[in-house]
Amino acid sequence: MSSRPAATKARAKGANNTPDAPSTSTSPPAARTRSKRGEGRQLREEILAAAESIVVETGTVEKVTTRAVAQRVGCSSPSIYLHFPDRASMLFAMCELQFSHLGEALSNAINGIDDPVDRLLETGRAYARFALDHPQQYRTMMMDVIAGVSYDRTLEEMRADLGFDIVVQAITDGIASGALAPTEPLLAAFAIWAHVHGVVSIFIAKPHADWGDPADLIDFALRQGIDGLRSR
Amino acid sequence: MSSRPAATKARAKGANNTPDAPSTSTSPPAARTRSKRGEGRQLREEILAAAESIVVETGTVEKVTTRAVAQRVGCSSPSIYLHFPDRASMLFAMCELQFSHLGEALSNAINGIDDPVDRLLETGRAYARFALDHPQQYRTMMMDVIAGVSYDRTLEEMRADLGFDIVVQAITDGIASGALAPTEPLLAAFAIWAHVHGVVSIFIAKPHADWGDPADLIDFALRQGIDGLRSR
DNA sequence: TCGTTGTGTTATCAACGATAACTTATCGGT
DNA sequence: ACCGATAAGTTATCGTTGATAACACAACGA
Repeated sequence: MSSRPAATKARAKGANNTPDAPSTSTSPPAARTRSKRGEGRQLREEILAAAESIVVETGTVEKVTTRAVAQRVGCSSPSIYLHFPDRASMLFAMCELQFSHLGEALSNAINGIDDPVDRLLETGRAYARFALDHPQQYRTMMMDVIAGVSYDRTLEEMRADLGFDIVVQAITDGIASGALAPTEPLLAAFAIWAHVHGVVSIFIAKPHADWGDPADLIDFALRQGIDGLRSR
Repeated sequence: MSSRPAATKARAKGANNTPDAPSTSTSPPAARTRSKRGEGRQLREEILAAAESIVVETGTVEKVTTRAVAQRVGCSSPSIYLHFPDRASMLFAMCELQFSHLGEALSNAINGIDDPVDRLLETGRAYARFALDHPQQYRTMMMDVIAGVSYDRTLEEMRADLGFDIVVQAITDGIASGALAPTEPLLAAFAIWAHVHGVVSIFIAKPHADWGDPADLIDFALRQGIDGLRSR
């Protein structure tokens, strides 16, 4: 005899058949009141917030299941498909949000800094701070593969979202002022970005390798990178 | 009525109930002859080879399911558990193998190179070549999260496997010869490693961002990094 | 008043990781 | 030549997952 819910019709209105029910009974069902007409987008945002909180708490995107998100939000799991075509799209939407947060953090970081080299340094520090303060979000944005694809972006999108042009401009200014040796600014910007990304992604992906204080490593790497661009 | 296989006993010896059978009928069952006594480890290697080939072909570790591996090897999926406690351990064993391959590639790369700075450059190039020639393996080793954890390694293990000491030695030699400015060699080695890792991991994780020829980027980054360590 | 549409829900599926229980081949000892 | 032990597997089955089809209901406009 199958222990399954009896299938076809043996289910009247109020029966306590909760098919997707929280199996582990952790945390209450978190009831949600249905959105009014025209406010369906509300659920979308709640889903993204729940997804992010689950990645942060569990430390892995694998645990962000449609059921876990639905339970936290207080809706049924198929409701997620009203707003996202599949689980990957949901997570990629979360990544998009994170990219815009990172962009804001970077443009805030250089407010009022005139010296191009200082601007370079501060942008790099702010980038690293974001990554290390939001390691799971950063990992999802930059490293994870979801349903066979990573959250891919074109060069143009990167330049727009990542405040990449801030770095390019700082390098261009540095070359103009004579502090930096002439090079292709976009290339140099990529190299500096890759350097910071490399450091933080190692810290995030290999937490057991004890390299010391991340901030020191970041500063060392940034100074080394900038020195490598200097006029001599 | 459940459409499930009827459960308890309605199954005689030769019935064509193939529970784990290849659902999509892609590729034949790939029969395998049982190992002789004492040669059980053979299957372990076949499993690892199959796992690697699936990552490479599908481009994602998610597709390396126990069933897919078993089908390719020609055994049943529970047989995998004779050699690995779980799926993550299987994939981590694959990572371990890759780390040793990378280590070999690096020590081969510097054969007969005397100049420390050239050694630094060639090690970096060899590292990048390995990563870009085996992007899926590199991704699995360095970026992916499997069952909630990444393939984590201690600093000591890294130094041993990654040929990290090659880099440290090259920097120490460079400082001694006066080519490089005095710094902490381990710190500088980390920074250079992180730089190369940053470049290749961006290329692997964001393939749609067209940055141009990877080799050029790598060379630019390496030269910039090394210049940043030079005496001035 | 009623039907259309937005906002959901319940029931169900095939594929997945994992385990329990069973089978079969090889070996050393007699 | 036989046998019992054990290495090397297999079959059946479970609970969970992503996804879909079919249904439910409330709010708005004609």
